[in-house]
Amino acid sequence: MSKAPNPARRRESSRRAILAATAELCSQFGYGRLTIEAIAARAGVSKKTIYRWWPSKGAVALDLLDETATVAAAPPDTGDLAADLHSMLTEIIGMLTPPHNAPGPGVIAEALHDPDLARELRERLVRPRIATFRQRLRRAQDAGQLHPDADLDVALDLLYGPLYHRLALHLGMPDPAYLHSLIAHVLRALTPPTSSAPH
Amino acid sequence: MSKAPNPARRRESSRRAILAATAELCSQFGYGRLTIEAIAARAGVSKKTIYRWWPSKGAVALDLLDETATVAAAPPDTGDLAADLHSMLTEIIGMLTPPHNAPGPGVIAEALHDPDLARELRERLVRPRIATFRQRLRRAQDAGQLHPDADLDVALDLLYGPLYHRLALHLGMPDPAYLHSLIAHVLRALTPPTSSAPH
Amino acid sequence: MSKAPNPARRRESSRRAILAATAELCSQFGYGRLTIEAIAARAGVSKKTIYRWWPSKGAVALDLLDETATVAAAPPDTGDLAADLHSMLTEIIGMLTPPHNAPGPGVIAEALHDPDLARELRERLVRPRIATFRQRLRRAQDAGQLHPDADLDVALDLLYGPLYHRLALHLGMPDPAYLHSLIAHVLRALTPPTSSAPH
Amino acid sequence: MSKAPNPARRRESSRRAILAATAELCSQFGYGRLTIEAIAARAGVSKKTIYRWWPSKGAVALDLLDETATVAAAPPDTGDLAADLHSMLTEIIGMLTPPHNAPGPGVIAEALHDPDLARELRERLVRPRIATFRQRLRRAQDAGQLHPDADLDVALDLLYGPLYHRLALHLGMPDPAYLHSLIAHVLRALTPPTSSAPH
DNA sequence: TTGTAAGCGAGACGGTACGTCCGGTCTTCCG
DNA sequence: CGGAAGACCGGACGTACCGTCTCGCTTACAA
Repeated sequence: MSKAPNPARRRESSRRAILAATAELCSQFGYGRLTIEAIAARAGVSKKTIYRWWPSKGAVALDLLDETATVAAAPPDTGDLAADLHSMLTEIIGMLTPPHNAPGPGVIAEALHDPDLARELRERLVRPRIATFRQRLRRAQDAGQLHPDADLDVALDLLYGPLYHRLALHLGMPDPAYLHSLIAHVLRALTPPTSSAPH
Repeated sequence: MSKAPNPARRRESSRRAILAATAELCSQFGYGRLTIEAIAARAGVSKKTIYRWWPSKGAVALDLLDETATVAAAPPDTGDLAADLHSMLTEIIGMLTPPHNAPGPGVIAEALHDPDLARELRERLVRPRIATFRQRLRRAQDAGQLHPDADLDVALDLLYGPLYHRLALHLGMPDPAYLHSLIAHVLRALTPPTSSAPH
Repeated sequence: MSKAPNPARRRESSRRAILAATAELCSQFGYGRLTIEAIAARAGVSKKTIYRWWPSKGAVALDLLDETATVAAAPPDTGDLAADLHSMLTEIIGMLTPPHNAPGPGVIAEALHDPDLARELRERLVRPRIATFRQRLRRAQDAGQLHPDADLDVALDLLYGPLYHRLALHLGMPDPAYLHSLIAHVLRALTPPTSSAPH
Repeated sequence: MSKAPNPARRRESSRRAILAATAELCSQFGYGRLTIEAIAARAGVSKKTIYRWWPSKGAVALDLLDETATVAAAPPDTGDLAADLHSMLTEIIGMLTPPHNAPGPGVIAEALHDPDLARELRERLVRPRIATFRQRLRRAQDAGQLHPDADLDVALDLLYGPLYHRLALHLGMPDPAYLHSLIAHVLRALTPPTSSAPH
């Protein structure tokens, strides 16, 4: 039987060193060349220590991503729905097209093989953002800006989907203009048809 | 200088054996456990022969995918735009959630790291299907079923994007009902607003 | 920079398993068919472990030879110089024409290409035996059995040389009679000329 | 059944190109790095052509050695036995310590594993020289310069042996002075003891 | 004089082993 | 007694040569 390590005894300095080493190696050589061995060496840490607290390098990178990410706290509500969506999408775009060699795409790639990692990714990174998203959309719906029957799950797929699509095919993330067009189209799909008769 | 091998001398039987072995191993153990070494052994082929004709296991899997895929020849045009989109999307969904352990997602994961593979993937698998797609949409546009200013690139992103989105996060491919809803929303975004009562 | 492994942490059981496997494979298939890969497999050891401690298969075989060899401790001194030389040469002959497929000739062949291995061979196997040899000859010289000006280096060449000569050309090691004649000739070359006045 | 190739149809230009390429590669990279593939490439020749006429790279090198070697025709007889032996030994020393990276030692090393090559080596390179050697010694014996019972086989071993001995252990070939001493010792072993005071 | 059968270049092929890299586990010893 | 250090087994990597095997093409002997 494998004894679970006692988190209370975990040495914080090692944890930080490992994440820092991961970040450095990742930005230096890319996620593809990232290695548990290299992380251990760079962090001055035993491989065992890494394996004790993380199941895979993807999990380490996910932790790194989590710490790095802007805390997506409250749903921004400037009153302008399109602008709010724009800013929320832009945060994700930032994670998927980082300065260079960021861990984001690597973690996604690994999650394709690794259901556990995929679950962690959903629970810890994606879910809170989705919640924020849905909250904002619902508020718009309540305000009559969206069709009352509009499917918010579909809205999510329509807005986030293109990012993954373009990521997977190396098509480049949408520039602001394109993103604007994207949002406009989606909003048109969700807008009550009667909105066209103003007077 | 690396000399390029002469394709004329390529032995077709080896090529087929390699693709067959790849298919078997992939469906048996999954793309993740796929190995050049195992392919060579199973195909009764020297590793060198694989490396001579493919740069990576992803490239082999891509070839396999390419051969396996239904030839997406002419744009289906039953007159019912939604139905046509539905059938085109279903083909892709089939490639991304195959019977079991199909190479599709694996190749996409690998393409995230490997720009060359991503390019091949785009050129050989994706492009022809996109062409078909766009052709069908344009015809609908010409027929006045879509808004004349509708951005067809956006339409592509909106329709394909959700598949990649759900794939990346292990959310499961859309079932037919959901897909129907998705298409309905997108079409609403593209439909001329005045289509109902112009005057 | 390659870090040198720490010998204190070396696992003795692996070392012994490797040497044992080498011996078995060598006697079974001959030094020529000996392979690092096969040694590792037979010893139940990772190839890395072999490469960590030995630079080449020749070095492994040399270690084996070293352990196997009779410890050539004190110079035998029965009073009969010819007999002592005979027994010392016989030990070497044993190493060069072992029961079957012994590593001796293989190591020598490899040493012809590999200066490092040749040095090890000289230092660890040959040197102590030469020392013993020279010691015995010097004692004979002191006792007036040899010419006081006799060159002991030449004596070494004359006595050992024929073994390598015959080994290189597959002429078979000298049988005892021939060896006897050889020694007699060499001793005649080293004997004081005045020994011919018996009365 | 493998049909023996017809030597009459052999293309001389290929044969020469192969030997030339072997010589160049050998002197450039050493016998150890010599490769059938490299020879074929450098000679502008198909590998098959090499395998058609030679069983191994050692055999090619042996041919090269044979062509290169000075024809050891008649036994030199200047009247001075020691000087004649000296010159004969010097020829061999030249083959074993060539300018640099000569094939000599490599062929000998390979012959240690390969009985066929060893036989060829003996028959074609060594035998004629031994014959010359023995002829010269016998003439000296007939002239009363050597003991009538002296064993000429032993003499051969004593004179050639040291060269192989020193070659095998990377001790460097004898310099002229040492060689002189060697010969003097051997001759002393072979000289009639009564040569000083016959009556 | 013209087949036609060999030698030939080119080089793809099935193999075997190489030496390296990294994943995960296990052991030793230090603080 | 937790953790650094790192040796260890396992297994895949991509490469280098081996010796065999078609391919077309010349080249010289025989019909």
